[in-house]
Amino acid sequence: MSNSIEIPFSTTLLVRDTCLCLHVQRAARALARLFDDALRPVGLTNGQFSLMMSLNRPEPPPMGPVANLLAMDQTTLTAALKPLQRRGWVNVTQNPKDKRGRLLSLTPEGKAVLAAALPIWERTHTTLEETLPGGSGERLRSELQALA
Amino acid sequence: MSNSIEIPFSTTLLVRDTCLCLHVQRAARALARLFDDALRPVGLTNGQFSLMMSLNRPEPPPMGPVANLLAMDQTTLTAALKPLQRRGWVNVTQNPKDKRGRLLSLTPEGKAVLAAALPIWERTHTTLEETLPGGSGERLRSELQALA
DNA sequence: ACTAAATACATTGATATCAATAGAAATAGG
DNA sequence: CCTATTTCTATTGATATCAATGTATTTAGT
Repeated sequence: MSNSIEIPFSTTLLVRDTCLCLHVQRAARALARLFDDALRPVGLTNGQFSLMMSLNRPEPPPMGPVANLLAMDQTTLTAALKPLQRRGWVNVTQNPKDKRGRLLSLTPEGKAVLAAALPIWERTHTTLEETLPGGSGERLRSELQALA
Repeated sequence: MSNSIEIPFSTTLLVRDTCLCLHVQRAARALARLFDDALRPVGLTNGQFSLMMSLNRPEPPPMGPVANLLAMDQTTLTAALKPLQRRGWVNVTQNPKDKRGRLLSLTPEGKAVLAAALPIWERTHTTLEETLPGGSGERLRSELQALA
């Protein structure tokens, strides 16, 4: 009578070494820490930087397209906006053309923070790409795009 | 008098299209949803699956090496273990050889859950790799490894 | 052996993430 | 025009993530 369901250790090693989801989550955590550390002096996390940068448009976008761009749940976006609104960096206003919707825009203070963050992003990203084998940055981007 | 600090829209597009951190976060969210959906019938998230799989070893590992393997903060691991302990799937015991440390192990129930999850992972992962252009899975893994 | 430094975890507080659900407004079908 | 459906967003609850900090234990230096 086989009384316990054992997965062989070799299977564990196989999953650990091949799981794309795990590999991506690991890289996501590592890169988040890298950019969070770099952006800390201006008070932004990597996610807040990406979100605010995506709001720097000629016309204030509604929430749906922004959530899609960032590949995040709409409820996550609602939550992510809260601290940025509280600090006065982002405005959330009702869309006059569709009263269900909101329009997202940067305040002047938000634009200033983003402008301060931009050179940090540039330095950090350049350094990061230099650590990658030649040309693999572009390939990596296209493969990641295919996953999202 | 230039009274507002404006980042050109073209810069926004550049950052959006080139930022490796953003690309990885997007892919991480998308893959997390994919595996979370697939694993939901057995009550695991992608992160819980990876964590429990990493505990399926001949000898119960301490927390530090597991956190490193998953490239996560040690405090994150502490928190992630909580729901798994509560469900009786993981045991956290004191390391008799170093009383500061803990040893992590799967319970028989935990092993059973993991065994039920394994075929789901296999199906999901196979399908995922099939959507990628030939051979790019392996290259992607090695590039992600370089990032983490 | 004693003390200082380093190591291994836990706790707290803030933000991030998503599922489930609910509300309000717009749209479609009649 | 009226109703059913769809769309857009907010709220709640659970887990995930990390910085800052604290505690206990071990190790290193003397």
